[in-house]
Amino acid sequence: MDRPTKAKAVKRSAGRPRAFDRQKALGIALDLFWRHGYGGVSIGQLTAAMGISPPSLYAAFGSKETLYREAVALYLDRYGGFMSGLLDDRRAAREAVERALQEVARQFGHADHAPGCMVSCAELQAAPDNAALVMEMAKLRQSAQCALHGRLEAARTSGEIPPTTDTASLAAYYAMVIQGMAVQARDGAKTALLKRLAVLAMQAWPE
Amino acid sequence: MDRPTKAKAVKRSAGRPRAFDRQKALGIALDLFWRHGYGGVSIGQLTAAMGISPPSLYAAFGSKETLYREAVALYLDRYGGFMSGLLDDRRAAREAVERALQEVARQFGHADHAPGCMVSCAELQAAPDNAALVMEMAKLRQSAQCALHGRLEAARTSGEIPPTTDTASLAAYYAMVIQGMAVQARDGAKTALLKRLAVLAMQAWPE
DNA sequence: TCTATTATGTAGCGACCACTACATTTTAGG
DNA sequence: CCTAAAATGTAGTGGTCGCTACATAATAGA
Repeated sequence: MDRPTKAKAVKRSAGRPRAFDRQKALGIALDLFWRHGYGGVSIGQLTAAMGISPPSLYAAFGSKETLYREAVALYLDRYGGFMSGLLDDRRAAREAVERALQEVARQFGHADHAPGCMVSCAELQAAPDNAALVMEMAKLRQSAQCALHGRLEAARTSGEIPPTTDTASLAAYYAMVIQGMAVQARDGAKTALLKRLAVLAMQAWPE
Repeated sequence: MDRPTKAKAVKRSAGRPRAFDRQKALGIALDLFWRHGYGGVSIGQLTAAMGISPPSLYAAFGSKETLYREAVALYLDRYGGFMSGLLDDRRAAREAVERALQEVARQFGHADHAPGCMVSCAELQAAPDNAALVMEMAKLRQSAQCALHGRLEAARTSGEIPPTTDTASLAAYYAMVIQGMAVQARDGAKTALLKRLAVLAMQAWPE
């Protein structure tokens, strides 16, 4: 990590240079994994879509599993912005959640990429061999919900929402909403409908 | 279908009798498909769990795909009862939905079977080869949502809910809630929490 | 130019996939 | 008993899976 292995395109280490765009290939993997899941995409489909051969893929990404993890990281980086909006403490909690759900609706229904949420629908059902990945993705969802819980708890102690509010259930509720919206989007729901769902979901807000 | 091939256990057609309990084997397939999805379960795992050999499985169920379809049908028969409760027109719509969501919470968190909902999480991400099954499961979810829409529309015309209510969005909302609850249950949410989510979800009810 | 390093293309590894050919066994009906 | 019918166990089928051995090609630094 600290060695200048491939930090910049300018500074290149010895050896034959890569003949393909690693980031673009990763983006292709992201799209395939998003649509079809880990087990639903084969190395053959990946290499075909990337226009490279298996050895090139393995030299660049290590294994199918590490490629998947890297694709998830790219997803969070590219499309996971609504989570930071959800937690934004420069806004009132209610406004932050309301805006985040609207952003989720926009995001999940966007036509430029796969519908829904890669993480919400990730490995909900998977082969027993992929138990490690299954657990990782579940933990990813759990940690997001946990962060929201923290934000809501802060809102409770600051008096933004009633002191009797069950913030754990409320966090689970909005996690559920986002996960449900992801399924709806996967099944073809457009942004307009998703936004209406977001509005309805906000009626559960305390007070 | 109309020939008495295997209608009753009493009336048995010629040939060597089956050496295993077909319904029990189907129940095992249901459990495996529920937990791991269609692509996540292999014929080898199925035959091992059933205690039979591949030819017996194929003689009894035809193919992996038809076995999956039959397992889904069994799921709907055994565990899909909350849908009829959701549509029950002998009750007020609000009460029907409220009770159905409580039943969903009980069902999804029950320890005697896989957590969550087999249909809600079915084939959300799957291999391109299984596109037919993917579409079938999506249609199954869609038809359930459509039935709920019909029930809500009836409630609107009967004056049970305001005439300005957007029943399509409301149906999508409760479908989203159930699908989100399925993900929450899959990730370990217990019935107690799921019931609190159901209560929160009811706050979106019109008027 | 020489060496070290890295990526590439070709070809194929063993393991598993869904599925089946085939002979045998067990039943029902005659 | 016989024949027809259906299920069984054994032992595979061709195909695809994730992954790799190996020789070659292309670069950096000396």
